[in-house]
Amino acid sequence: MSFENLQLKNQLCHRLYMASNNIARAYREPLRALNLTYPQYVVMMALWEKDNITIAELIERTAIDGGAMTQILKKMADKNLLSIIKDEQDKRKRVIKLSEAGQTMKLEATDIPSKVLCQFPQLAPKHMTELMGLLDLVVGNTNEQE
Amino acid sequence: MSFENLQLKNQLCHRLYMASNNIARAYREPLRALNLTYPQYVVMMALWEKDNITIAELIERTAIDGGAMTQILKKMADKNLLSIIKDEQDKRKRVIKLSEAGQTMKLEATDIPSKVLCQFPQLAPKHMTELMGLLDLVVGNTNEQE
DNA sequence: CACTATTATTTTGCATGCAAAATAAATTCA
DNA sequence: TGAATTTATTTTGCATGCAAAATAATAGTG
Repeated sequence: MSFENLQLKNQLCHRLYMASNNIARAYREPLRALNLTYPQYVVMMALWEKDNITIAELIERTAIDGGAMTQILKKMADKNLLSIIKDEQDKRKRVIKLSEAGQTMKLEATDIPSKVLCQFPQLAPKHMTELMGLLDLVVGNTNEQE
Repeated sequence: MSFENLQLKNQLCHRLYMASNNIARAYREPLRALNLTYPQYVVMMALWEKDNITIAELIERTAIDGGAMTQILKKMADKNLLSIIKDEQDKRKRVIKLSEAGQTMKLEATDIPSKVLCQFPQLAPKHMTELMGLLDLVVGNTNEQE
């Protein structure tokens, strides 16, 4: 038996693992200026797109673990980036609202994506597009790509 | 300003993040039978390919963090999957050696990759190949793919 | 050969990811 | 309406990922 199926170089999961860590690492330096961790930055992006949303919606949009989300939001609230507001209609829910500082930070963040991509000169726009489509297949956003 | 560059759906990193977590999650169930976590399984795969290697080499091949590796190996040694042996030539180094049980486990692991892939029926072999090549670009294994 | 630099590994502290249990509040249903 | 169920969020315990400091041992240098 050759066990090729067990070779690391043939594992999609391991490629994803390395690629994901590699890109997340590339964000560390640019994000340091904003005093944000990578998941915190993801939360910010979600909120810049749509503010005043419920924690459940934030979890759905970011795919961040619920348990982790509680801690992340707490820390971000401590940094005065957002506030966690009880929903008066349904007291189980909490609504997240960006602070002034949180909204303003968007302006400082606009150049982060380009700073990160500069670290991957081998990634042409064509590759990006293909990669995004293929990753959607793995994520489950099966938009029936060819 | 439209800030499209800050939209979550346009972030390669977020796609990778979701895809990587998604696939790692798919391993949980199959790995439970072997009583292995996903990173532990990666270490096993590396050792099944090449045994009696140094911790440094194991780190290089798996891309697992050095600090984490120490803990992971300790736990695996506790489970009698491997032993951590001092290198007599260079006493800074330690060599990792699979135990009998560790070697045997390979046989039980052969069907894990297929079990995982079954959970992604939308991923055709063609997609897999393309994806692996593109991910290599992100990882830095720049084999100049077209 | 003593001193410094480098290498291999471990330890520590912090931030998740995840599963499972715990809370709290709203909803359903007999 | 009151108990059982469901939903939203938090908490807890464990396993990393990562950066930085700490150890230990080897290599390089004057």
